[in-house]
Amino acid sequence: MTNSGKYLVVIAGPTAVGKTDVAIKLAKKWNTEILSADSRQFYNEMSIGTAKPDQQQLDEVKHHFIGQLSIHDYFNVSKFENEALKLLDGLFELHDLLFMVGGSGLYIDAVCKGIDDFPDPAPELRKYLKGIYMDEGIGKLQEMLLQLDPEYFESVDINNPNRLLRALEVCHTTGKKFSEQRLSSSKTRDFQIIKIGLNLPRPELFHRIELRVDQMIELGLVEEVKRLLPYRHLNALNTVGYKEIFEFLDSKITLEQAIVNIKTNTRRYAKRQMTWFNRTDEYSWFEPAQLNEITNYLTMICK
RNA sequence: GGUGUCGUAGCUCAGUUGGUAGAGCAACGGACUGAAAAUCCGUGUGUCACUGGUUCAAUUCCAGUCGACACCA
Repeated sequence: MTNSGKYLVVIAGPTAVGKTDVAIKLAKKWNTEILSADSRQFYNEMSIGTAKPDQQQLDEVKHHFIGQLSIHDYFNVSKFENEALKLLDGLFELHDLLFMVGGSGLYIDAVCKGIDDFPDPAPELRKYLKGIYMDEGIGKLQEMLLQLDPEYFESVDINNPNRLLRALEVCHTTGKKFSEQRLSSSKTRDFQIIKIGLNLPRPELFHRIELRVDQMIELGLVEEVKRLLPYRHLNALNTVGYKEIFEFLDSKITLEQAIVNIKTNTRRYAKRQMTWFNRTDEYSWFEPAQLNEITNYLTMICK
């Protein structure tokens, strides 16, 4: 079976730019479905703070990977790659064109280009390494990595605990050097990929971010976060919009300050997203209002 | 109205015994292969309120003006 005449249209862009609306309009036009590539909208318990499509929008177009996980589930890019590919394979039997919409650059790339295959780390190992980091600091991790994988030690961002922990985890799990297994080779897919980027002039984007954060508060973000307070240690909740409200609930800051912090951190997140998307020239960029231009562009390419 | 204190980066402030200035936060730029809305790295962006004076040299000393605050009337 081949999907050579099939198209996956990626719609990426910074948070709050308006991806959801554009994707729904396009998906209706093509009478097709949407895959979300948003590492936080996966979680069922997180809705307001992740600006998930609302029920009405979900009724308009069939969405996948929205709220299908619990914050208690363990999930990662690799699982996303596998599940998304499996899903795409099935959906391409029904549709010639599918949309994948989201702001998580790494997750989008995993579906489009694949990532190297590593065994899942044992949870105890991850806990053990984290413990070493907590007790003995980053210097110890650096020391360990230098021993196990000097090549990666040379190239890695040496002050980044997540990178060091990950490399050590792979070395221990596989008994081989991380650098030897990290091929960064690009897999090819049997479907065509079209990448569309949505962006706005920065002042406009920032304005939209402010409005959206205020709206989240009105919709009851504080209540949503309050319910999740017992699970604050979970990775899914280490997220803009949630961690700031946790601080407010701790009485460390006022609600006003928490709101200001969410806005600031969301702006910075948007900036990091753009840095990611800008490293390739594979995206064709549009403003969200250019629906006709996008439609024409897609029609032209998909002939 | 009088007296005093203050006016330095977008914000909060430090500092220069006279040689045009630096922290935190914000901002800006970047990295990124199983935590990615995560994590990490880099960059100081300035009429030192304004106008004069003294001086080789003033953001610093002096005078005046404006503004803020406090106290006294």
